[in-house]
Amino acid sequence: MARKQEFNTDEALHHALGAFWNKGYEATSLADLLQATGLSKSSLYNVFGCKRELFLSAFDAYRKERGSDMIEMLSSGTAREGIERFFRKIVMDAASPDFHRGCMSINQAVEMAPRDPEVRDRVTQDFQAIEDLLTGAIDRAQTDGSISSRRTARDLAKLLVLSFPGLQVMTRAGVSKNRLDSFLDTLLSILDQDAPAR
Amino acid sequence: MARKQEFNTDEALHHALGAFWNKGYEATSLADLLQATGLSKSSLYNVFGCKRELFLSAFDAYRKERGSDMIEMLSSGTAREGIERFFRKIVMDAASPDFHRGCMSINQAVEMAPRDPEVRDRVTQDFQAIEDLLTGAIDRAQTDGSISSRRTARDLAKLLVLSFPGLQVMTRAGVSKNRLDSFLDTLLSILDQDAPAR
DNA sequence: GATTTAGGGGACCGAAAGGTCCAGAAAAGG
DNA sequence: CCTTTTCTGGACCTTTCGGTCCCCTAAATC
Repeated sequence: MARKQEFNTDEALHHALGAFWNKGYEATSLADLLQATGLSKSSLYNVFGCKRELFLSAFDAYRKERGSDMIEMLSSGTAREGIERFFRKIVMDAASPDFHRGCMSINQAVEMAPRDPEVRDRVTQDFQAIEDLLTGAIDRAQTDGSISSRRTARDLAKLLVLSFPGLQVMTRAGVSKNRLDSFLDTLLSILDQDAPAR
Repeated sequence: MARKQEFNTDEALHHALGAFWNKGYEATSLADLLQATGLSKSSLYNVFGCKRELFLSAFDAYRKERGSDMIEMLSSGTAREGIERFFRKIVMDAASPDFHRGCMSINQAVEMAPRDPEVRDRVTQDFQAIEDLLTGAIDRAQTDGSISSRRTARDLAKLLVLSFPGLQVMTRAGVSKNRLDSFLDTLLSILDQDAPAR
């Protein structure tokens, strides 16, 4: 009886996500979303509801995937390797000459969180999740011996969490990969030893 | 002959600055700016030009003042005291229950920098200025002995610069002052010794 | 192939966006 | 007190915003 949907809902959602990730919420117009998804206005509204609902769906998809990615990246090899892998990945974004996206959660912490409780809650959860995952990884390192610093896992995690937005924001602002690598090298050195010989 | 301007241009600029700082560029409408400044539309356009020009003027005023503030805060007492004073001030913003503003340069690194070269240049300069000022302060500490870490001044400065956006973004996202203080305590501890006994 | 049902393109809408402009009012100088 | 100048308020304009709705079309079943 019924006709089948011609487009892939999930794909469309991810195209919309790309637009919101690049330009933020306010600066992304419906026209942008239609172009990004390739949908007609009625299809978009039928499937995703209003702009704000679409945004929240896209944001949640982003958060879910990034959470999984982070767990995966942290989990293979030694804890130290996992942590380095996680942070190196962030900086790789800066190497692409075109648009710099940074981390959408950080971007939204700046744009929407101050005036939108639903976004604020998500962002707060994300900060907490990052801290917990990093703490877990560093805890694991105390077993595998890959981190030689004598600081507590919680303290090291705090330093990493505190630096995470810095790397993401600099990436978004277009700081060169070289400079970011240098920041990251310094950051990671706090895991290895407490008084680096440089 | 001529009639005198009834309002104080600088005051009006700062009221506009407040609006842009709170809501960002896109989300601040002309109506918001008129309400914030108390000016009529024609006065605002006569004195400040279009929205974008007004924004850049306000942003530059912000940057200039924050630069002076930072120099002043870093300069009195020991270098270590100056650095702590500078960072404690950031976290104080989080104590106010109403709107959280964060650092406008960081906010703009997220919002405008990716698509606006003029904003990007300013933001890049600000990152560099913060790094240079902090490096200078830590250099000074090597003379006054207030920082006991054996890391290089440049490395310590990098860790502080990298953490600066984190504190600002968390402030803007509404993270509690307690949590921010705890992050800051950990951050400042890297200045004091390389293996804190905790 | 007819019927049924939902998808899709786009016309249409009111509101609000940023921006222009003009007429009137008010102050400073002569 | 009159003239000149410019500041001020608000009417007005165009465009774009997010959002609704309808009609035609196309597919799946019988």
